[in-house]
Amino acid sequence: MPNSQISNKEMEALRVIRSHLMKYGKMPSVRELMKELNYKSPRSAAVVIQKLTDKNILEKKKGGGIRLAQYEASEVSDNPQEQTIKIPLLGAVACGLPIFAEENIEAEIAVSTKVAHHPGKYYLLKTQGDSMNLQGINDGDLVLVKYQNHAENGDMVVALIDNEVTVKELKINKDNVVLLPRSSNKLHTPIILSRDFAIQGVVVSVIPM
Amino acid sequence: MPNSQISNKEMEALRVIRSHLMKYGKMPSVRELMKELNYKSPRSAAVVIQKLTDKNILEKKKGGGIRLAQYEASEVSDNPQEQTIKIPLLGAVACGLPIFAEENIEAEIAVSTKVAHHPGKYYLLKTQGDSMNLQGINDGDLVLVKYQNHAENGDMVVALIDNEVTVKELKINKDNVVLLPRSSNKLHTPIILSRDFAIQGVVVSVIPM
DNA sequence: TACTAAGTGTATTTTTGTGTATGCAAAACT
DNA sequence: AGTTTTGCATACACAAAAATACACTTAGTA
Repeated sequence: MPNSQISNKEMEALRVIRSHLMKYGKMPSVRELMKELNYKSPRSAAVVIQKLTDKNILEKKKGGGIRLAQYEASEVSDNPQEQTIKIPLLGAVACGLPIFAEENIEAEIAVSTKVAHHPGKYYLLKTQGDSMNLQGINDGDLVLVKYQNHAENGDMVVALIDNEVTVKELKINKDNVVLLPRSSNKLHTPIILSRDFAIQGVVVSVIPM
Repeated sequence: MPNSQISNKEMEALRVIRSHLMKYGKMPSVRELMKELNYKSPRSAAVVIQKLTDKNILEKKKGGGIRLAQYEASEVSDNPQEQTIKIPLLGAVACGLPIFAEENIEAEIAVSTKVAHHPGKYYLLKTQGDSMNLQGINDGDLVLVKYQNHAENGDMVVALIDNEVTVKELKINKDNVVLLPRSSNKLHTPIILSRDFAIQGVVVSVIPM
């Protein structure tokens, strides 16, 4: 149980894995990791993964569906004064499920408490598409979302529409609510909703990828 | 500690090692160092490395996996596919000019993206004086600076004061901000500034010359 | 069924650090 | 002078680690 030191190669692998996680929202396969580390045999990547699991930095997925390893956010803190908390990175947010259900959590990522303040539930989402590129959110970026069911006029909110997660700007009118895209792509149109609908959170911060 | 003198050869080796580190983001192997120093036997390079480790300038890799010599903490990286990125070396940073104005750029130096990661503008500065020698920055050293206008307590920042560029440690108080020298030379005194003043960047890495 | 993609086992090759012996020139002795 | 010592650089070799090639098993899918 003495968590031995991690070598350079393992560090590098960890970074690649994390980068892959953020890009695609899931663990790389052994062969994907092989390519991203410029290895020529899958065994090489498997060995690194094995060592990392031996050191309890990665852990194997439970039997059910996939048999991938899952990243555990044990991050080395850069500044001693900087404190971090672990924020879950949610994959595809399933419709009916409670949003923090374990099946949704792809990874846990350390975020500074200066960004994610203590009282409040937060999660990270990987965005898709260009519907908010005028607000600095581009395809693949991560957004840090504070989980709450209410929001105010002008907030960037996460909403669940037709089983899909969308990030839009909230505009509250007298009789209805509109979700506005902020995009240079004119194909995106506002979405008009009834007065009460499920807001899944408010975007607090954008992490460009 | 009997930190004895470093010879010319060792200095040259150190320079090559640092250059390699900047270019590729990792320590050269013994045989790589051999080639870069025009040696014809790996043993020659190994001896130099050995001497440098004896003098606590390099340090060996901790047990377990590899037995490479490792240079001081090299920093984070994200994308493995990108190798180097050109960082401008700024001469005298003129006051009014935009900091990246072409007139300022003396040269462009390739730096590994593992040191200067992608999101973010960087520049290199040649330092003068001894006002930060307790932090390992000596006269003539290069500092790699990330360009940003905000900084946190304790950061080593680049600031423009009275038309001069200074590198100091930032201390944020309630009503003011102090730039602290970290020098054995008592002639350097703190500089007290108003709450908001122009920060030109934060020192990310020091390249001794 | 056949096919594909996944993780993993085994054997082999390449890389890497380092030990030992040798040569060689300059310096330091007798 | 001649001799020895010292400091490097070289060549070669070796063990361990890392990476590779190849093949096999398993699970999911059409």
